[in-house]
Amino acid sequence: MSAAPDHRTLHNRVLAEVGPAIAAGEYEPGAVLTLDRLAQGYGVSRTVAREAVRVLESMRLVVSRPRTGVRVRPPEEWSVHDPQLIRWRLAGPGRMGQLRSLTELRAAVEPPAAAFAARRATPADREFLVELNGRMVATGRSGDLEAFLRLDIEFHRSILEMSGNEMFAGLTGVVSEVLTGRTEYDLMPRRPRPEALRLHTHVADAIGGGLADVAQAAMRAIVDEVVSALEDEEAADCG
Amino acid sequence: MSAAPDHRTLHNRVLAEVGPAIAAGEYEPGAVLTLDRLAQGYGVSRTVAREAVRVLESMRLVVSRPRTGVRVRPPEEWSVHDPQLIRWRLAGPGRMGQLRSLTELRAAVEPPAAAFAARRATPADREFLVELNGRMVATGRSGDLEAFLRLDIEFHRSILEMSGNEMFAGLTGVVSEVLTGRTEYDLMPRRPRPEALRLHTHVADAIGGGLADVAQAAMRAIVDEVVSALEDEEAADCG
DNA sequence: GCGTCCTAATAGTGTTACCAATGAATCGCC
DNA sequence: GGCGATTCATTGGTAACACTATTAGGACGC
Repeated sequence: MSAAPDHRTLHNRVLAEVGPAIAAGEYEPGAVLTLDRLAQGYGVSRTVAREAVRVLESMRLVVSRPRTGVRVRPPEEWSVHDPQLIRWRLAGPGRMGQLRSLTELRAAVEPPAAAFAARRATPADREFLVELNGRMVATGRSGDLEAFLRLDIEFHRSILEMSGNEMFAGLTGVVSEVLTGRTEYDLMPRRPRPEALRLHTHVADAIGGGLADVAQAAMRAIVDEVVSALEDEEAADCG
Repeated sequence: MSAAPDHRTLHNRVLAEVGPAIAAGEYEPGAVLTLDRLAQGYGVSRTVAREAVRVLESMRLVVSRPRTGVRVRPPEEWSVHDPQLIRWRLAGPGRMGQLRSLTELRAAVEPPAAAFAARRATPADREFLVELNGRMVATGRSGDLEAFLRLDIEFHRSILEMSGNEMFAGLTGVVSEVLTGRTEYDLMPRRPRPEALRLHTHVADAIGGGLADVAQAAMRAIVDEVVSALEDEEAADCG
């Protein structure tokens, strides 16, 4: 995973308890957490509780006002793109819904990212990607799913970074969470589908050759397959 | 604009100074800001300086370690999707680059969002969107650019929210900043182009009628036009 | 009744002082 | 010259205090 918070500090430990609780919806919007309750509840000083609240506030999970206390905001107002909040929500219930949202975001961003990468990547980047794809194909055939996951994450992360767009590059954590979550949920076949491997090769070759449209189309085929697989899964769960 | 920070509190006022400075690159990666310097520099107590640092830390702008001080991280590690950081960067130099990144992100997300909206919006939502488009066309013809901007923002925001995907909906602030920044930069024609108005009408009608593919294609035409206009502008600046 | 003003209780906000823990840099030994 | 012990600057954490904003409720007048 990426960007784990530093649990050496007390306020981060408090955050690691309160954050997931709020993200899981254990507090109704409008519920109040006073500083004193937080401090006493977690056995920490007021100062530490305040630092934790400052962070929650910057994520727009709560508002802190005199006399009123620390109020939980409705989920629509949360900073849903915050990596820490994403991790908290993935750890709780509603994980499946979060995974769906993230997958749809990924499906929207990765095809254009591949197109930009085909236009902007350096020669060394292109070479690296083609070589990485070679390793993926080999590992995919060998059936080592864990190693394949690592390579798959690196493949998609590389493309996002080569896109030359920092907003795309900033989604590497999201993609890595989605891919990891997908294997944890057993949404992956026991062995990568040959069709998927072929599409990855198309993407790598197209970026290597600077063919933006081809790269975009191949990447779109990859993510569309992922989205529809997720929809089938949800339909199966409900039916 | 959206989500303005609360300047009533002292730590937010400190943040409003330090944050933009870091975001503008006034501190090299690795530069150290000690708490005492911050506290004395802004005439606040250590506690307040610490609260500000906690927020900067949660945005991954800095790391705070004992003995070392508060170190500025390299820009690649920043949480570039944080709305507050986006605002800080838009306020400084490199604003044009930030606007380009955001526009490309917008171009990636809005077409799929329109498709989802066509599939998921409620009847009331669809009706509202068509009516909103009618007002846009009328205002566009009248030539009131400011009113048109407000409606344009509401149009795109509505679609993102109707997409039923919270990650898309969370980008409303980005879109509003981009649209506002575009008019501030005089990248907008003095009067909305008829072609653009027609495309907006196509999007509204397609979502109204549940035609996901049509909505997506029309939205893609809108954002592609925006991206290429931005590229022309950059080429003109450089040439 | 109903609205307005005043008052008091109740939070968060901000300050100060102090000690503990950390870890980078330096010193000194071999 | 290499390497371990020491030093000490800096953050981490606690406690106690005064200040201030906000709300609730009551008193008052209409």
